[in-house]
Amino acid sequence: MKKSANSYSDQDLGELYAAKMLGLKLTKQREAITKVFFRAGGHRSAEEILSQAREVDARISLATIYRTMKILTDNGLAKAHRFKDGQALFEPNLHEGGRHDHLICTRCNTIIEFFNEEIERLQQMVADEHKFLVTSHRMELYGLCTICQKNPNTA
Amino acid sequence: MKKSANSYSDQDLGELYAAKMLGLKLTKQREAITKVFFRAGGHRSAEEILSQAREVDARISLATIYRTMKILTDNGLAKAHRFKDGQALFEPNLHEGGRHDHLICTRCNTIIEFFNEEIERLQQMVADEHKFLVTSHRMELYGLCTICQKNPNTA
DNA sequence: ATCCTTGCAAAGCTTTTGCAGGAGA
DNA sequence: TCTCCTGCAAAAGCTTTGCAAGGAT
Repeated sequence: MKKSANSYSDQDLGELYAAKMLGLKLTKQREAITKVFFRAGGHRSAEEILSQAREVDARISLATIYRTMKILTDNGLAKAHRFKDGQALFEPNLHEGGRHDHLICTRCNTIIEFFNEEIERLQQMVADEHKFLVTSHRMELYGLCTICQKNPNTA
Repeated sequence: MKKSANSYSDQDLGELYAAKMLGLKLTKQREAITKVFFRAGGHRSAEEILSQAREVDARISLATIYRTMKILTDNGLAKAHRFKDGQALFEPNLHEGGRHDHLICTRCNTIIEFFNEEIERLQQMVADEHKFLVTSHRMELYGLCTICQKNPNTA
């Protein structure tokens, strides 16, 4: 069964921020960060993760966010994206082996995830034509989400 | 007929760095920048464009590269990409209405362009499913190019 | 007790900007 | 001449890192 990126069971969470810290020490900070990061699901910047994590534990610095996110991405539990701007956005990477793509609203910055088997197949075909060995990919469609198409003026 | 990103006719070039500067002044710097930028084709960072442009005219600063590239991208003549790293890479945007995607070798950083009508169609379909209005997209396949698959050790 | 982590602040990178001098139309 | 551009250098984001203090096992 496929599930959206917006919820994980407590079991998943426990597995993550308790057991899976890969031999590393489980500190309050890491617990707070992984908790808010995996619970909320979406794509967030380091600053956003920081402010959310501080609601759980006020004693957290930006540096620790970056250090923790690096651990998570290095171990395949998170992915860092650079969309249009310089800023990196992080997203959990637990489902579908991380194979999914994005619809990005350029007005409200909403990010919708999708997965399309047929596109994946064609990507592989294109790669084959160029005798290219694909290890990962990214695909982003930019435009306006339903809401922003209806509302003329929204930041 | 489709042509690779690596060559443009002198006519194209003339049109570009002579006439197409859109009412802006044609300075030595802009001429040098557009010349090397459109002639070489590929994807290059601001620093790379700078050093190439300096071979044409030594009196060019990085700031001018950024300012010129901004003009080009704002007018649809170039595209800025943020691939994996923080650094932006610029590429000419003259053919196919800019609709093309990338195969990126993670070992030698070669970037191959491709275009696939069927994938475009499926992208549109996915967007429609989400009632999303697409204005642009990007798609990148990462992996190893033919050469790097054969050569075990290449920077 | 030992080693890993953290916060702070400073440093690093890439990109942007203010300003006064200089070049193009 | 009158703007528009440029170089320089400083500033501005975002991210990383050195270091000494603090916390986890």
